[in-house]
This record gives sequence, C-alpha cells and structure tokens, in this order.
Amino acid sequence: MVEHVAEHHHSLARELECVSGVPIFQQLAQPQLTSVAEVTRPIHAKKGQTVFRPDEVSQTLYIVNAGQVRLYHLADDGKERVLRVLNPGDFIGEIALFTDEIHSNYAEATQTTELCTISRDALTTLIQRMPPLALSLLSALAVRLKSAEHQATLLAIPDALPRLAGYLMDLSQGKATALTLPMSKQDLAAYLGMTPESLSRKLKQLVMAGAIVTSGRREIRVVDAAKLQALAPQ
Amino acid sequence: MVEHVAEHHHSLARELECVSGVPIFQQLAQPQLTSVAEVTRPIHAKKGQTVFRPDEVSQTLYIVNAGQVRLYHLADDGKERVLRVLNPGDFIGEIALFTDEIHSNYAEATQTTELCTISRDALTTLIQRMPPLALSLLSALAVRLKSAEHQATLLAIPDALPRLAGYLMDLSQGKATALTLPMSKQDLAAYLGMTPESLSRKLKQLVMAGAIVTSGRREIRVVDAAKLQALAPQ
DNA sequence: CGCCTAGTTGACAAGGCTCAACAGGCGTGG
DNA sequence: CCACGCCTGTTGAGCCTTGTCAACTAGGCG
Repeated sequence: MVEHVAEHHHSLARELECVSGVPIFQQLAQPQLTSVAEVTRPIHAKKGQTVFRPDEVSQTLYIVNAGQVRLYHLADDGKERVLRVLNPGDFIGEIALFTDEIHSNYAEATQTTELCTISRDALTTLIQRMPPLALSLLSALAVRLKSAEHQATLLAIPDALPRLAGYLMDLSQGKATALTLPMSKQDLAAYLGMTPESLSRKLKQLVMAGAIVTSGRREIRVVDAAKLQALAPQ
Repeated sequence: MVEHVAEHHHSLARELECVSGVPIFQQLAQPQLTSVAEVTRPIHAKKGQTVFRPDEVSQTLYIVNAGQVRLYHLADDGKERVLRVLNPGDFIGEIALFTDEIHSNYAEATQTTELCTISRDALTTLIQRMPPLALSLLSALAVRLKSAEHQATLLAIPDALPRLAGYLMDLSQGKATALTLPMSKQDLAAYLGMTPESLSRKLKQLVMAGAIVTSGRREIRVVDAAKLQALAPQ
C-alpha cells in the first residue's frame, strides 16, 4: 500500500482525454486544450495507493480525472482526519503554485484513479497566455473557498445532530432525494468532527425522526427535507 | 510616491491610495495601478456600521484598506458566529465575481474603516488585461483556502484545549512572542466553536501551565512555545 | 465459506454547555 | 475629571452530550 504510482509518458491522446474531462479547462478552445495537454502528465493509482505523502516538497497541481482520492491528515495519536474527498474534476496542490508547499497531508486513491499533473512553471506560463484559464481557476478556487468556510461554520457547532443535518442538507441541496455518501462512515465521522459511534447514533436519530431512510452502506434517502432543515443550523 | 500621479489625475488620488496599499495589487506597475484605481470606488464605515447584510445580491469585491471588518453569521437562536476578521489587505466577495452571490453574512466595521470596492465586470476586464493580477489573486485565494481548511481541521477537534492551543500556535507562528488577539474574546470563542466561558477557562489553564501570560484585554504573550506546541494537535 | 474490516449498540465517565452571579474596563455624561 | 453604568470577561455548580471502551453484528473480499 506504499508502492509508487505508475507514470506514463506517451501519445498526446491520453493527455488530451485527461485534460478535456476537467471542468477547469472546459471552456478552452481546441488549440488551447492542446497546449494544456502538452504540459500535462497523467498518473495512475490503484485502490489504496498513495499519490503523495507529507513532507514532500511539491510544485505540482493534481487534477482528478477519474476515480477518487481521499485527502487525510495523520494525527500523532494515530487517528486519520479526512479533510476532503476528491472526485473527478476536483484538484489539489494549488498552493504549490505560489510557494513551495510542503504537503502536510496524505493523498490516497480509494479506487482505481487517474490524475493529471501540471508543474508550477508550466501552469503559470499557461495562465499568463490564457486569461480565460485564470478566470476559471479563480472561479474554482472561490467555490472551494466558499465550501471550506461553510464547513468551518458547520464544524463550529458544538452539537453533533445539527452538524450532521447541515451536512446532509448540503449534500441533498435541500431536496428530498436519494444520495450516496462520498466516503465511508468512519471517514465521514472524522470529517464532521465526531466519532463513528456518534455518527451512527445521530443517523439513527434522523431515521427515527422520519427525516431520512438508510439503505445499504452508503445510501441515504432524504424523505422529509423540512424535518432535516428544522434540525440543521442557520 | 502617489503624489506624482496625483498631479495628473487629481480625482484619482484617493482611489490610488486605496489600491496601492493592498497586497493584491502590490506588484503591478504604476500605469496598471492607475487602471485599477480608475474602476475602484472607496467606501467608508464608522465603528459599528454595517458594510453589507445578508440577502443583498452582490457583484462587488470589497478590499479592506484601513481599519477592520468583522464578518459574522446570525443564527436563528440570535447568536453571532464570527467567520473571520478582515484586516487591511484582506478582501471579501470573491465569489461574487463568478456567481450572483447572495451574502449570507453580515459585515460590520469594528473601527473607522476604509474599503475599496470593484465591480465584477470591471475586475474581470482587469484580469484579462493583466495576467500578473490574475496570479496574485489566485495566490491570495490559495492562501485563504489553505487557512480555511486549516481552521476546519482545528474545529474538528472535539477538545477545546488543543483547539485553542492550535489557534495560538498559528497566531504566534510557533515563536514565543507577544501577540494581540484580532477580536474580542467572545468573538474568538464563537470562532473557535466554544462558549466564552470555556475559552476563559482554557486560557486560564494555559496560563497555569506556564505556556502563556495574559495582560490586558487582548494581549497575550507566549512564554513557552514548546508547552503550547505539546498541547496543540497535529 | 470464513476471515477481516466497517458499522452498530450498550454502559460509563469526562468534558463542555447552560444558567447564574460576580468582577473589571472603558466610555459616557455630568 | 470623576462617577456611574454598561458591556466584557470571569468564576461557580449542575446537567447533558459526547467520547471512550468493549462486545457484538453485518457485509465484502479473498
């Protein structure tokens, strides 16, 4: 589980596929996409493999193209704190673009995953040549910033139930839909700043209240958005 | 240094002063600074005044030039949750640049404050004309994102003492220095996800442990960074 | 089919929140 | 300039929530 990820350097086709699937580059024209593809290196990781680990000096932007990457922090009591989960289109390493970021987190593939990597120098050059790219990067960062600050306000709530309800409201976007948890329950518990035991109990409480029903390991269906809303903060 | 330009565009003097003091625009050349100043509108707020309130549709970037702005959220139990405090050079409203942001927070001046405002249209135009501006905006957003995510990891810690110790470590940057709290203790308590009572007790605990000494309302001196570090998480 | 991890449930203890009363600064007005 | 008053911060006591530890169940993967 500590093996190195496989790197590939071949035709541009692969890079193009990687690049064109990513929202950040979506509105670029074909020739510009090719320029981006030229400086992109795809890497692959199988389930459980580590993409990067702490203390590596990084000057690379990682963009998830397919699969899923779990970003977590290892506390010195041995507990893993999940920071977030990267799905296709998400990226990590933006700070590496401006300072020599020393990663303090682990990135681990939770399934077979393909990532695009772009070096700092290549990306800054690209940004200066393609203003639309700068705008879409800014937009992506702004969105992430908003969600990070939102999460911070959620976590500042001392009671576990509204914290969980607020999280589920975000996931379901206020509607009574079925949804799949983006991570395991123990990871979710860490993400929400509680123990797996508490998460289990609070979920049960929501089921009892008639707000949600659970089915299977990661499936949740919101049946009464109003009840959930009433338990959520704000 | 502003004088020279002021002679040519006298009406811009105020805007230039506002713009040139802001880190985001710092490395722009003089003519570019003038372009920025041309689309900037300074606004002023006295202590206690509200800069904006929730449900206002905003297409504006606010940059604090002097003074301090407190950004907070009003829960429906009437309690204020401080999201962060903006000091000179900090900005807010970046999400407004990409979507019609509906502010969910209040912004209130804690002292006599001057802000620069730039409209969405003006800023996107500027970005496309000035690649370095895009880079420095990206850099600023990345830094804020990092600190927001860091705060989220802090808040996910259930025990109040390490949470506080971690916050103080961040403020003091690991050194044994004197520091001034950027906000009142009750605001800090909300920011750290605890009650003012808990904050008071935990601070006392840190003083007892010999890690810090307090003097006055907002002054804290770290006397033993190692002790503080030992109590902080990671 | 069986093992191993993820998830659940229960009992207990500890920590933080709540409520309430008190002290101490700072600004305001006399 | 002083005194008063208000707001900020502190201290105390009790209860409630959540973390901890432990045992148990349920899926998933080999």
